[in-house]
Amino acid sequence: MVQSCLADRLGRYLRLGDTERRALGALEESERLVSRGQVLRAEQAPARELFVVRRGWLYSSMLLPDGNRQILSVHLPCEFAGDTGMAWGNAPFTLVAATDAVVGVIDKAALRRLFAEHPRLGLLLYTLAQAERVALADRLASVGRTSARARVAALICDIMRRLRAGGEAVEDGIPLPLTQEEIGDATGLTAVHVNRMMRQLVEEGVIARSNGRVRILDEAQLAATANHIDRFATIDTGWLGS
Amino acid sequence: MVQSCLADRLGRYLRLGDTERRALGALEESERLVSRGQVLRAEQAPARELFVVRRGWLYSSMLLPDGNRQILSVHLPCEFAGDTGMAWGNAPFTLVAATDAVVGVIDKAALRRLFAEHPRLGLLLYTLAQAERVALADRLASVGRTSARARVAALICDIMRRLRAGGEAVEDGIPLPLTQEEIGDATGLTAVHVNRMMRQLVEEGVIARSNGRVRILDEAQLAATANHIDRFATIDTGWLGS
DNA sequence: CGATTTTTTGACAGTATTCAACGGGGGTGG
DNA sequence: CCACCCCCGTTGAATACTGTCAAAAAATCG
Repeated sequence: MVQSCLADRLGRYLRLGDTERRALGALEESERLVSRGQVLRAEQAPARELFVVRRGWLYSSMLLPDGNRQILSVHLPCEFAGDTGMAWGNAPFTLVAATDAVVGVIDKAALRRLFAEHPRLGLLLYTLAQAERVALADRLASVGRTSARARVAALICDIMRRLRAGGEAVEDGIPLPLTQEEIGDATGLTAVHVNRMMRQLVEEGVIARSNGRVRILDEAQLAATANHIDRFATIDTGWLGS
Repeated sequence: MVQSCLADRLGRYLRLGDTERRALGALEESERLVSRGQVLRAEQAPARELFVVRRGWLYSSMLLPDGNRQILSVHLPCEFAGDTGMAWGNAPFTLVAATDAVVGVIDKAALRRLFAEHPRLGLLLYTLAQAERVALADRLASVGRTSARARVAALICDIMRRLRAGGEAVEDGIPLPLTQEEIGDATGLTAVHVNRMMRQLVEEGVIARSNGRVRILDEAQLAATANHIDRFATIDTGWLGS
């Protein structure tokens, strides 16, 4: 069996037993490759499955009637993607590959057995879904109540810390494979203004950029201008039990 | 046993058996009263429980370091409140009573038994949590990518339709017990601008107002200016099984 | 290496915020 | 029961931030 990315991530929150690990590994029934820019699943397309990112980045977005797009979240390795659509037969959001990527495919009906046989994992999934709601709420607060500069900083800070939580080395910079237009769609700004704000962050010595990578020069400063709270660092799943 | 508000709401999505109903009823161990404006639970306060709104409205909000506030969602009768905090020992958000209200209290540890004994309900809760994520994503798109007028319209439209889904008569208007400042904090606008936008919606004949109530004169128009999609109307939980 | 996409820059426009002041309604205390 | 006060809603004027439009430079892709 392929090493389960999902089990690794859940293992960060709970000490998993062998049966649990196996059950999680068995969830992903197949694998799919998508290349940068490709749509993995379009809004409104029939959707019976959810995905686990194995390699690369995806993002989910929705299109407004006036042609505007909102990027709702970026999905990094070992995270779910498309799991929000479980309550519908058709996908609420579009899933796009931000880089070349590989995803594991889970039929949502397979979750029935997981919840029945491993209630503790079910509860963990539920708890993490709630944590994702909190993360989305943080983004809402960022977009609704902070300046353009803060929003851009928040995006970078959030991604950097999630990469680090995933075990990636971030000291010599992180990849940022999003165009400024995509960053704008994520933060509720125009591409032009994203450019100005990133440039400003560079001038202030908070970050540095070179060919698609961002290096954080002053994390404290970045987090401060972003109003960023590292919520995932304080997650407590002790009450989930044995 | 008191009629369980929670069981009623879950019953909208799944035909519940008697044992299931009983199990849901047993979750809420006590009841608490809060009066308009009162804080049910403050951000960062220790939090072992979640709530079910029995009567009245609540909202959850977070405070930014600069003093700004973002209202994250409004909780109507029979909905959860504070369930997002499950992954932490301390509450991520503040819960405030928007009107005098009554809530049922659920210790989060009680969910362990529910998930173990009624996996189908666990899966339903998980699915509905995902649906809430989608609702929040819709709000993010509204705040990030639409005009002030559209955001105000979206808030009204959303609440109206959720009240209707809850079985309330909305034809002769709905209550809107939020100050314009609160509406601003929910939509990412200033109170002053909320005032102008509501006034504009009135002038255009989309809504009418009288002492704390709003009557929707042209729902199609309202939904159109709001870019509103009634996602909860199309929820499909058939795959959850027997 | 040519074509296309992305980034960068400047000038200008527009939407929403800020600041300030006034009116109304409801609740509280005398 | 009335007066007072505070909060909320309303309005106007000036400001500021972000968006729009346009064009050129730079980078990426095939």
